[in-house]
Amino acid sequence: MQHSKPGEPQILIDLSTAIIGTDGGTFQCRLVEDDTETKTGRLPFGPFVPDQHRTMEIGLRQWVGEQVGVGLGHVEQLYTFADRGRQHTTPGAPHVVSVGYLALTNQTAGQTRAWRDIYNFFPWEDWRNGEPSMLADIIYPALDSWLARHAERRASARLAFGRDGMPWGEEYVLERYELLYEAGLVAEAFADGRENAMPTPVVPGEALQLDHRRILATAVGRLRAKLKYRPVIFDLMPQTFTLTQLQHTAETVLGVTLHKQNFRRLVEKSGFLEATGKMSKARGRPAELFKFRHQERSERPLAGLRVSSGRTRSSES
Amino acid sequence: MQHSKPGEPQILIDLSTAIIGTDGGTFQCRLVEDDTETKTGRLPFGPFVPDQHRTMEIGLRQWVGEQVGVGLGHVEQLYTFADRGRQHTTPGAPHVVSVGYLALTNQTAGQTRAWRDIYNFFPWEDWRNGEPSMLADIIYPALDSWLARHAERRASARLAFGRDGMPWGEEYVLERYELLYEAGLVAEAFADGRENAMPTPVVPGEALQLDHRRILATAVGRLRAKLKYRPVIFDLMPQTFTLTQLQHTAETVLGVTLHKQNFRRLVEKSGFLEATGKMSKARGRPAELFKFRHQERSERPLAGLRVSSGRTRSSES
DNA sequence: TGTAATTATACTCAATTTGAGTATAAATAA
DNA sequence: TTATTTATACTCAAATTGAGTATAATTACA
Repeated sequence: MQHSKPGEPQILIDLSTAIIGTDGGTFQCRLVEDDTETKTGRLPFGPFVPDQHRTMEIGLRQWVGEQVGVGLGHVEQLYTFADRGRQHTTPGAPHVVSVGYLALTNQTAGQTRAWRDIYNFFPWEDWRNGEPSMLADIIYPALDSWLARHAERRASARLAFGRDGMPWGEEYVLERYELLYEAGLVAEAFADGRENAMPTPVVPGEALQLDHRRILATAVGRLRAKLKYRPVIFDLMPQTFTLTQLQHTAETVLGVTLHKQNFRRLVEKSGFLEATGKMSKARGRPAELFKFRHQERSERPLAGLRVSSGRTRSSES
Repeated sequence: MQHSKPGEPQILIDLSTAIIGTDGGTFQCRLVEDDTETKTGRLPFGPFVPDQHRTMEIGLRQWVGEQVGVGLGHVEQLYTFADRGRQHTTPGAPHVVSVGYLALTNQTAGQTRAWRDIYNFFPWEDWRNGEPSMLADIIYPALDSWLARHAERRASARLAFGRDGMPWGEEYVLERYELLYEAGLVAEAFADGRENAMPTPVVPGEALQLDHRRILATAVGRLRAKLKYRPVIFDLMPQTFTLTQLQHTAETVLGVTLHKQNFRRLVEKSGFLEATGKMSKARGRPAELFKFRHQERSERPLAGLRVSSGRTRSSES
């Protein structure tokens, strides 16, 4: 029960937040301007100062409000990352532990330097136009060559990447990224000094500083999983929206296309929506505008969107 | 981005672990001997010393192996608790943040002082003999009287406790405990000095030190949820077991009874089991002994036990 | 020795949910 | 006016789920 003695390095806690939104079919994450000489971006983070904030979430909401200036909907603690070698590693300096958070917002600002498309960092995760060709062309060959020397990871790889007849599970975002890291195929593996890492990353996809791409992968995986059993998608939507807009948001997050008629059936049955009577004006037939029933949020059993993926090919019905 | 200045109180990290097992229909958690003058128990915990352990899980496995001496199966980080007022609160002393872990074992040692029945701490969670009468007799009246003054929490209470026609969701263990805490109905609320707390706890159930009952509630909720989509139940089972033993373990964890024939169908279809050919000798017809296919663990899509609850009443078919 | 009690296992069946359509309606663009 | 686009309603078979009935293989005990 003895704690670290006075001589030992101090522990500091960073709250690193993946602030996620969507904007017309793009899946966005708020990054902060990079002030160092490196080219990679990073997630916004701030220190947890116990004397100032009663809880970590209060602290996080406060400095996000001040520094980033977006209103947050759902906020959720993801995981506490403390692996040596994947954090700040200045020798003798305090050890920094980062507590990762996921925060959702319906306020994004397009493709500026601040808001970046999440699929830039994980291009293999976007299956909306079918299976990304880089999987067969680049990732699988490289991964297989590593797996040949690491047979004990084969089963994990089959589950994560849905190979040998297994289905692709949208929610295994972290598991996939971690395998690519382990196999030395992403830039962070080299940056962390892993012996098997390639100096030039094998797999396409932009890197982030420290372990922020890992935190973002955790956030995306958690969001994709949660979408299926809790009504968190509405924290990404504007006040009113059409069913098609709702579906596009779900597709953007999940990275797959969905069957339109069945999505509609599911979402109407859920009881979360209330028709406003107003209509959207767009290209084809006008669509009814709906809004989210806030009172229903905690009242419903669980039932989020147990979305079922439609055709893999992007043909419209 | 500035961290806590040298003058500020230091942060220490404790790894608090809910080590959970089952033993013939009882749902057990490993507690440590209480050496203080208070009567309440506590979870085993140890400090995270970054210089000694590359990851928190490595640290945890090491000191659990040394101090507690049980072999651990599945280990999973739960949540990082840092709320002021629910942790160690000696003024001026370092602020202690606890990272809660869930660990499963198939080695328990009966109802000793070390292994305690989890339903001692959450008696309202055990529905295996129908709805516990304390819900209608004690908990609901007390909760309703608090909800009358806190209308904003009504919807959460309906979801957590499955009232007004909502179903009882086994996995909302933490949500239920937190509501009872907020309402001042459990001993920890008084110990933490909440203004509305009753000096004598209103709701039955043994307390734990600090926020350890909260961590245990998180562990049980997570385990109950995970049972439904990942094959973690096998980490609670001995090498070989009958389908009835497996079902009893599931019922013990979930706190509900299940439909025997359907449980069998589900579990056989899952492909996780392998018949050993051997038979168990017990009271009635001998049952076949099965073992878990370890190779299947990561190969299967997800499919754990999507158990469906049977009759609420405890009549056998 | 045989009959009840106990436990295990096999099979049935209707209701519901899911996956994948077809059909039709209401707008705009040319 | 006709094609194109988008929205919405409805259908239908396959699969899954909830809740049984039927039967088999033991032990307990009268």
